[in-house]
Amino acid sequence: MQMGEGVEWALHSCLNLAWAEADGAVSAAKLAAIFDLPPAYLNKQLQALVRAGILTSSSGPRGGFRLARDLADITVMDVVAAIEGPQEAFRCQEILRNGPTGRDGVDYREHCAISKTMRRAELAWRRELAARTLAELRDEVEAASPGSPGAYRRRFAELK
Amino acid sequence: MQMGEGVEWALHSCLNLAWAEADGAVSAAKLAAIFDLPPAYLNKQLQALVRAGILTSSSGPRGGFRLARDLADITVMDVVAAIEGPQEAFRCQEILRNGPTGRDGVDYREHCAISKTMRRAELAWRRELAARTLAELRDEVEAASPGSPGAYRRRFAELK
DNA sequence: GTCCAAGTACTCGGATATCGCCTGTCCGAGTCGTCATGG
DNA sequence: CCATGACGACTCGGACAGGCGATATCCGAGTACTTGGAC
Repeated sequence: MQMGEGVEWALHSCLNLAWAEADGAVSAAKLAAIFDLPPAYLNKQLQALVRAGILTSSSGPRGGFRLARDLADITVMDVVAAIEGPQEAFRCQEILRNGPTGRDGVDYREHCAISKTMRRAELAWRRELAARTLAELRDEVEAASPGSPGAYRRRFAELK
Repeated sequence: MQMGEGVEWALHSCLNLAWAEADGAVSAAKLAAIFDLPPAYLNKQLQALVRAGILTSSSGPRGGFRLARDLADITVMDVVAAIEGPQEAFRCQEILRNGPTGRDGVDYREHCAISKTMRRAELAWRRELAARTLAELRDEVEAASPGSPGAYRRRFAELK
């Protein structure tokens, strides 16, 4: 069970977009160059964020990606769901239905003790991620390393 | 990010083994027949449980699998780790190292705010699963449907 | 009747294919800036 | 000097390959039971 690496890229890119906000849209190529990522593939991930309403995109020169809303209104869970999809990690196949106690018309996702346990754990995971906004992440980074925003903006300017 | 279906099979099989405990070892073929699962593939998953010390196995006629310890000493997390492996779902690639603020000698798994957030969430997930023993699951099932143990044992006898 | 030994059926365990998803790349449609040209 | 139109460069977006892990299967090694025969 492994999470796609696009999640990490997307989260970092969102913070970068916030720091570069005043300078207008940022292309996928520049965002990729910052961390030495494959540009076309990062583009693909950012497209998912656009579909999820987290970013907006514009084509042509001076085009690129831009935050669709304030960082305070974006949770880590939003980004994870945008990249990984909304489905749960544990998918109950309801194999109990085939067992000796199986009955039709019973929703084993709700009644199977195993399924309930897995769902509860996953809910705890989702709750942690949903409780954390990107604004909090940004503030945490800036508190630990106040020079970060400037450093990233300078690097973006170099890539101009 | 999807969990292998072997996890569900393994958990149900452990409960079945507990109910059939007095009747001796149970072969992978019988355990698979209960839920209409591919026998050879279920066997592969059970092998992982053996390697993890959750089950013991014996070959030959009257052979099969058996619980290595009491259900109260097996957590759901144990089974998940045995099937899925011990590595975390989120793997920090430390892409910050390539950025303008990157430094050698820094462990970004510990210092990156994003990595810390993901790890915290995953820890909450693991904690939920580790807090739940298979004995609790068994008791929950038996409370909701007291006929289950007998039904499974009868089915196992039929498959003799 | 009892003991023994060979044969047989059954089981796990690992080696071997197949499939789908994650990863990665490429090209086309659209857009904006630029520059030459004419008034 | 200014307006205008065509050109060109740049960007996203989706269509198109490659690789790796999950899924599924098969066969060999080992074991315990069975069965036949000898004593």
